[in-house]
Amino acid sequence: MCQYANMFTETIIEWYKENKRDLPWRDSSDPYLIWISEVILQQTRVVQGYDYFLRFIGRFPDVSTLADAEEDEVMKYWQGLGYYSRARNLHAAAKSMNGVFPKTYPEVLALKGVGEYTAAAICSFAYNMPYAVVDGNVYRVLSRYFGIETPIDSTAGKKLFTELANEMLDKKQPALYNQGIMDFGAIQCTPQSPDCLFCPLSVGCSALSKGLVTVLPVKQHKTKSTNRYFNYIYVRAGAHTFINKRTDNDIWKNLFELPLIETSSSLPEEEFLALPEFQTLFAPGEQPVVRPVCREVKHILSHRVIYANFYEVILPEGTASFGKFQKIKAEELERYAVSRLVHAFIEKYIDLK
DNA sequence: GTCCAGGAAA
DNA sequence: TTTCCTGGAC
Repeated sequence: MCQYANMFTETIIEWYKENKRDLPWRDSSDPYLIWISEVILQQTRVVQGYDYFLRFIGRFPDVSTLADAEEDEVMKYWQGLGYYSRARNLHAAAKSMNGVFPKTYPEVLALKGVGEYTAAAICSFAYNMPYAVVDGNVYRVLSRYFGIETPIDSTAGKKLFTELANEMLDKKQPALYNQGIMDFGAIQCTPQSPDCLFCPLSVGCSALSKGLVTVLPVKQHKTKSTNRYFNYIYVRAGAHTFINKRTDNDIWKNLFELPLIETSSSLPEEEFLALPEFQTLFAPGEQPVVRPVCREVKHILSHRVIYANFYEVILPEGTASFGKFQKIKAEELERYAVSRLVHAFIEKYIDLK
């Protein structure tokens, strides 16, 4: 009698034993470490998240350490990873645990920032519970092997693929199977140019026999993006500069930035300098020296295109201008978590000494 | 330059 | 359904 539910499941597990990636969060059954790694890997590739994981757990090795930290420091450790709500939710969830990581699926699912995928990953990897993971890799592998053309971002698709994933799951060794199918998707059944020639599942693969490999998985949405126009002001007032913390429900929430004026279109320098929003930043009678540093820097997010202009403003030490912003020593700018856009500007154009 | 991969929440 | 980001492939 066959040891596994079916050939698909058996092949995935055998393939995994030969080809598994050696990663620092693998072979650990510490739910905290698995949680951190899974949240970092949400919407993030292993190569990009690897170093972040090591630094993060080096500083926050357990639930209590993370819960006791300041959110600004957590954000700083997340700087550059993107989707910053993940860091805010991670911190909030740690605070909610009272030092103990939850031990049941419903409790894990209830954590902020933990959805069905992450809950299944934590419970199967840490506790060996029989919950099938359904991530982008799983959608791809299943849709191709079984030739399913239902869009993966439809309600029907989510239900169908979740059911199929749980059917294929090896209930006796869910951790092995779950990690197997995700690595299989990441290494063998890749989005572009998958290695069908040497694929152990090529014989039964529906997409391969029907020529649908490049078509599957099917997605129905295409995200439309809108333009935004940001004008950043780097102030130099002696040894000091000014920053702002983004607290609104908008992109880069709870990150810091240089003083910013958003406009509805890209303004030429003269028009920008004449804006009341710009003029009122200055104390009466102040005569600032303004210099455009770089213009029309294009920064692309999934659903936004930001065109950024950067201006340098020289003011005397102790100026009364920019009173509504946080005044810091320019050399301490690197202590604050900022977006890639702002960080790239600081790196390239600013001498912090 | 364009396209695309990768989950959660509201 | 839309809103959150970044980086790598081409």
